[in-house]
Amino acid sequence: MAKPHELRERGLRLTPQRELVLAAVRELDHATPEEIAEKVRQTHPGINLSTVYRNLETLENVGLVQHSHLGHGGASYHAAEELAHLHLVCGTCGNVGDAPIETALSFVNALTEDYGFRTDVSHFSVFGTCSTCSQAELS
Amino acid sequence: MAKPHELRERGLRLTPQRELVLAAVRELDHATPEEIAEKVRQTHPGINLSTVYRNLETLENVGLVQHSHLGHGGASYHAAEELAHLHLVCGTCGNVGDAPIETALSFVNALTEDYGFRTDVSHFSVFGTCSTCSQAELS
DNA sequence: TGTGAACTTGCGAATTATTCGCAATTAGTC
DNA sequence: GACTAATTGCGAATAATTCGCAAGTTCACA
Repeated sequence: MAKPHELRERGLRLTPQRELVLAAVRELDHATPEEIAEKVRQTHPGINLSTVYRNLETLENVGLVQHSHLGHGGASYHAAEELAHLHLVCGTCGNVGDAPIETALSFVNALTEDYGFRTDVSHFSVFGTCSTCSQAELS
Repeated sequence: MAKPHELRERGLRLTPQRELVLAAVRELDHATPEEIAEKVRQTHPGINLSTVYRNLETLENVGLVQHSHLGHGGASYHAAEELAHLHLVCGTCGNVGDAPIETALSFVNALTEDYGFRTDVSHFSVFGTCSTCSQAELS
C-alpha cells in the first residue's frame, strides 16, 4: 500500500480508494484503468470506475503515475518511479516487451539536436513485430 | 482520384465511396476517419461514417493505406506509398512534426539485433515536447 | 446485354472507453 | 467535535468505433 505521507506531501487527501489505486498501479504495471479497478476491487469491492479514472488523473498530475499509449488507443498506467524503459509493442500478438532507454539514447539525442524535440521516453512506444511472431510468419 | 485498376488489381470492387476514401487519404495525410469522411462529403455528401471506417480497414488490408497512433488513441491514416517518416508528436500543443526515418536507423537496427524486434517505422510515434513548446516553458 | 452471387452501402443500434453533473460522504483543519 | 473543501458513487452524457441487416451495386459469365 502507498505510504500515507507520499500522498499528503503532494497536497492530496488520503482516501482508501486513492491509496489502493496507487498500490494497484505499482503492483500491476502497464495496466489499463479497467484492470486497475479490477485489482482494487479485491480489497475494496465497491470502487467506481469513475473514481479510478479520476484518481489516475490526479496521481498523474502530481507525478506519481504516468500513462503511455501502447497498442490500440487505451492508455496504460505505470508508477512514475519505475525505471523508465522502452515499450516494444508487437502488433501481431499484442505483447509488450521492454528494452532499456539507453538503446534509444543516440536517437533521442539526434532528435534534440536536429529538431529541438525533447523526447519523453516514458511515453514512447515502439510498434513492430516481436521475434516470436517474426519467426511464426516464416513457417 | 484513385486509378481504377489499382483497386481492382488487389481484388477490390470499385465503388465511388472506396475511390473517394482512398483519394481523401492521399490528399489529407495524417487524417482521422472523421476528417476523411468530411473530405469525401465534399464530393459525395451522403457517405456514411461506417463506410469510411470499413473502407479504411479494407484499404489497409490490401496495403494501400496505413494507420498510426499519434496523440490520444484516435488512429490517423495516410497513404502507404507516402514516404515513410517519423512522427514527432508534441504532448503540449498536439502538433505532429516529421523527421526522416534515417534518424532512427541505428536505433531500429539495435532493436533487431538485441531483441529480434522488427520495428515498423511507419507505425512509430515519438512523444515529447516540440521546440516551440520547450521554449515557451522557459519563459 | 442480361442475370445472379458476392460484395458494399446506409442506417440505426450496440459497444467500449471516458467524462460529467450532482448529491451524499469523508478527510483534514481549527 | 464542527466546518469546509475535496472526494466518492452513481447514472447519464459523450465520443469513437463496430455490428447486424436489408437494400443496392459491382463484376463475372453466359
